[in-house]
Amino acid sequence: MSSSTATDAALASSLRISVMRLARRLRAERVDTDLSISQLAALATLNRHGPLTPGDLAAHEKVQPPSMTKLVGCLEQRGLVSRTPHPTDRRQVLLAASEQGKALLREDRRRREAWLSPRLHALGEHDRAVLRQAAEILDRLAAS
Amino acid sequence: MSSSTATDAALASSLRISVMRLARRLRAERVDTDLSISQLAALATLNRHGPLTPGDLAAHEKVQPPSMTKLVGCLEQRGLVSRTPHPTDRRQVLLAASEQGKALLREDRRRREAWLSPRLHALGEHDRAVLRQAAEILDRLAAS
DNA sequence: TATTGTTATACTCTATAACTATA
DNA sequence: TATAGTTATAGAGTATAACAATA
Repeated sequence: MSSSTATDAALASSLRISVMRLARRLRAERVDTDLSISQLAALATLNRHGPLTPGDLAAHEKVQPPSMTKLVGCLEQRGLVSRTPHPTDRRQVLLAASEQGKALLREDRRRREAWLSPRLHALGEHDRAVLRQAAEILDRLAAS
Repeated sequence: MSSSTATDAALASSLRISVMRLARRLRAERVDTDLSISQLAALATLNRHGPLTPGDLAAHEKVQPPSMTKLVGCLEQRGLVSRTPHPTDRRQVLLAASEQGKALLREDRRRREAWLSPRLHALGEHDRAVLRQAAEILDRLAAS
């Protein structure tokens, strides 16, 4: 028997609050890399999923195409993203993270996780194990 | 022996990404209550922590005092927050969630969790148990 | 005619700086 | 003189609507 709907609601409540709270804290802790969260997220998506059209990237990042145009413009201007013509459709373009973009991503991750890592290290091993599993589950939730 | 720093870093990476991703998703899924995330968060804080001065509320919500002034102005205009003079210092004021504010908070939570609850219900009991523990741990992290 | 991407424009949220009232 | 709160103003970030190029 699975848990009751009431229990799901209670979990939904506490989980939502905790996730939003930690997200805000992480956002606040990000160091000065003069890239926004969204720019870094888009760059990371390009790094992970390979070349994408602006439209696909916008869909993946859940923003509107004009927002992605502006966002990608900043990334391109900094040499973090490359732009190549689509092989068969001249309306489209393919965006990809440049080597510089990938390097920045690594460095930025390292710096942004400087807040989180020591706090995880201070937890007990049991709590860390829970979070390792939770990270994967949260990802599935976000993707669903 | 606790885990290595390298393992903490890997967990920090995946956890940060998952949390930020789910937070964005939850934000995107919120229904039309014409209150912003920050307004709801401030209202929830007043509801939870009782009467607070604008300054204390701003500190708690990690925003600057002028931002809180504007934010609270909206809440007050809608009758969601009450404002009473500070008993001993006439410069200060005390903010509190009104009954209407508390009711809206309940209703808003219910509606915003309508996205999350069924997805939690679709998970296995093991995953839910992990998330119950994780929610508490994430809260501790955010508060640290 | 439909689709991809961009430009033009406006709105929301938050910040810093300057100001008012009180301590 | 310092502090609490507000007002004035500006800067990100994202959205919708209108447009250009291509399918």
